[in-house]
Amino acid sequence: MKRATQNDVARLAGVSRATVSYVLNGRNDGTIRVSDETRKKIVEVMHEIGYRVNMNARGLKTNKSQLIAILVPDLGNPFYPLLIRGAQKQAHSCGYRLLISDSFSSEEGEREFMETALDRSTDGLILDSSYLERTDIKMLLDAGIPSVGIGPRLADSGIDTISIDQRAAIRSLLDHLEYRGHSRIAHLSGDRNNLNGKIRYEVFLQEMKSRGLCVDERYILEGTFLREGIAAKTEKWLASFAPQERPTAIFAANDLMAIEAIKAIQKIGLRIPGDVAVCGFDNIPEAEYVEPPLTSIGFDVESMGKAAAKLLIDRIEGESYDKPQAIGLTFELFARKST
Amino acid sequence: MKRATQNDVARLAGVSRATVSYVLNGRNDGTIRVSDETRKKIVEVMHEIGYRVNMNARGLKTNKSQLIAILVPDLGNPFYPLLIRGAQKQAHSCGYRLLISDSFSSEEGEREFMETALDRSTDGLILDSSYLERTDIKMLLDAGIPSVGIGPRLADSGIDTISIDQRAAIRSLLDHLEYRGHSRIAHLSGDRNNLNGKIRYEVFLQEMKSRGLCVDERYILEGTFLREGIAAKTEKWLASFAPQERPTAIFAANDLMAIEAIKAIQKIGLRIPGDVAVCGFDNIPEAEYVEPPLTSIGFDVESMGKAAAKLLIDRIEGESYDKPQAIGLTFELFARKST
DNA sequence: CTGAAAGCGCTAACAT
DNA sequence: ATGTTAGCGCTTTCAG
Repeated sequence: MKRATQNDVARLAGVSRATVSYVLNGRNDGTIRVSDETRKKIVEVMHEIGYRVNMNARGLKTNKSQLIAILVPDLGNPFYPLLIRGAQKQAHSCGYRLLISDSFSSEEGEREFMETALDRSTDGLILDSSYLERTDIKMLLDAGIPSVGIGPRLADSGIDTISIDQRAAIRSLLDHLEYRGHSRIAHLSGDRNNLNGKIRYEVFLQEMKSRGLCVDERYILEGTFLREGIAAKTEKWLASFAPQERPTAIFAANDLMAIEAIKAIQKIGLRIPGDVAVCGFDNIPEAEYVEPPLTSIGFDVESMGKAAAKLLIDRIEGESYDKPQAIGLTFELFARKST
Repeated sequence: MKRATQNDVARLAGVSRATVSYVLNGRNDGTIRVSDETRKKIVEVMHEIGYRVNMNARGLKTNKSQLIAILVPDLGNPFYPLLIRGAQKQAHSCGYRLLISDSFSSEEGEREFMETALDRSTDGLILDSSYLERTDIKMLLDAGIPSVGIGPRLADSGIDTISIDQRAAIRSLLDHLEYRGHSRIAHLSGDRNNLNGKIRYEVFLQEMKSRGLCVDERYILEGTFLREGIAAKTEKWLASFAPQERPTAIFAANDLMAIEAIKAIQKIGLRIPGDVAVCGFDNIPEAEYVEPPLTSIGFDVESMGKAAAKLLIDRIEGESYDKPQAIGLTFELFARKST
């Protein structure tokens, strides 16, 4: 059985197709233009025959899709599902749906995403990208597709961004460690080709220096933000230190790696936080459950997703294009047993 | 600047629109019908002017969308992002995109999802639903939208389902315990109003009986699948046994509860696995981190997502509609120190 | 091997 | 307050 169309509704209600469309969308001039009686009749028929609008047809006509596409680098990182959740709450309440893409941190994945976004007449994009350039953003803007960037990478390229103040966050983490008496603090970095990895690494160095704490080159262990291989790498790395020169604290660039580090430390028989304290970044749910619970920097990821979607929808539906904003989110230090 | 259309391509290449469409889609009768020279010229022009197909227009014409919608109950549960990842890998490689919806385990969320799926001419659905009924499924099937259910709930309602073979899994867990010399085996059940809770409970009873092992009523402790309150409950329960009648092993219906049980057992001074062995179900990441590491049943969630998408796409693109399958996924027993 | 043309369901300008 | 109608970009039948 074929789906009911506006034509069917019109015929059964004894009106024209235009009138049906008007009760669905109103009119651009704000007037109502449909009598209560007619409207009632039409709505009735719609329910009766189970009419549903065909978004393809509407999209073809209006060149809109009520679709927001989201690009994330790694769905396996609990951060992103939460971001998506928040975005979904906002989007759904405004009549938008979410097209989600995990790029697996690959440039190919990001390019594919861009093509999809264009093919599907996506109304707007939420991007956590590592590879897209200003020119890509410009192309989007030219095509009339507004975007919101997650993180600072694409600030000043013409779109809104929403990030957390990483310097302030890392500063508070180091305050916490220093207060606990640590001075030999190591950094398990993220992928330093990635902007966040780079920022966290560089801010760590700067902040250590400004505290007059030594940052031996050996105190830097380079990771990738991913779980894989971190435990083994950390184990080997720790074994390379004599006890008295071993770092007494490790600041991992994210919780995933911090948790792997914890495993490694325990495996070689050291105590946390007695021998080595560990802290992470992101405050993923798992941070609370590991043994010992992990100290981390967190912020309300769902709110971030919501805010991103809100910002985006305002752009999509807004008349004028105001100056792009770079919004900073406040963070929170979750001090737990691992330090 | 407006987007290029097939018309533009045709004009610039000096051919008709039909020919452009043919090089894009071939012809239904399988013939080629476009000379190599013409084809080359057309492809060239497409690149030159950056032509991209308009999915709305194509969808309107074909009543397809190359869109797969996925319904999950809780993106905060690490299981689902992995499932989605797997599904995405498969879907993208076949030219489909993913429309994702978190229902927050609410009926309203599931209903909203169904409407979206219809409005958007979704080609197929992957459903992890708690509320949808056979009538809903029937409606989808009537509308020509194939679906794949995650878990056994919608088996025999006309769609394919993909689940893990819980009976085989529990059997292997019991084999493992019996082999270790256990005969007084207790069950910390999940919520038995929940389908999984019920299945695990009933299969446990049946399998114990078929082994000739006694299942004293006192060996069943009812939980809810959630962490909350399990530790205290377990502690109290264990204290009610004289040492010689105490179960020597506990099979918890999920890892979350197993981990709480471990805490309780250790708290009252019993040894794991010496005095009481513990095993769980799900193999969540945390299972690896607790002390002692938890024996559990796990399976490859990404593969499950991949398999679901593959099954679905086969249905979407398949000619005939074969009998629905209920696929069981193979599991893996992760034997760790807790047993 | 290629072209002409109908029409998918909808919106919105214009006419009544 | 309601109706008429063009046309969005595409696929596909039919006719060269």
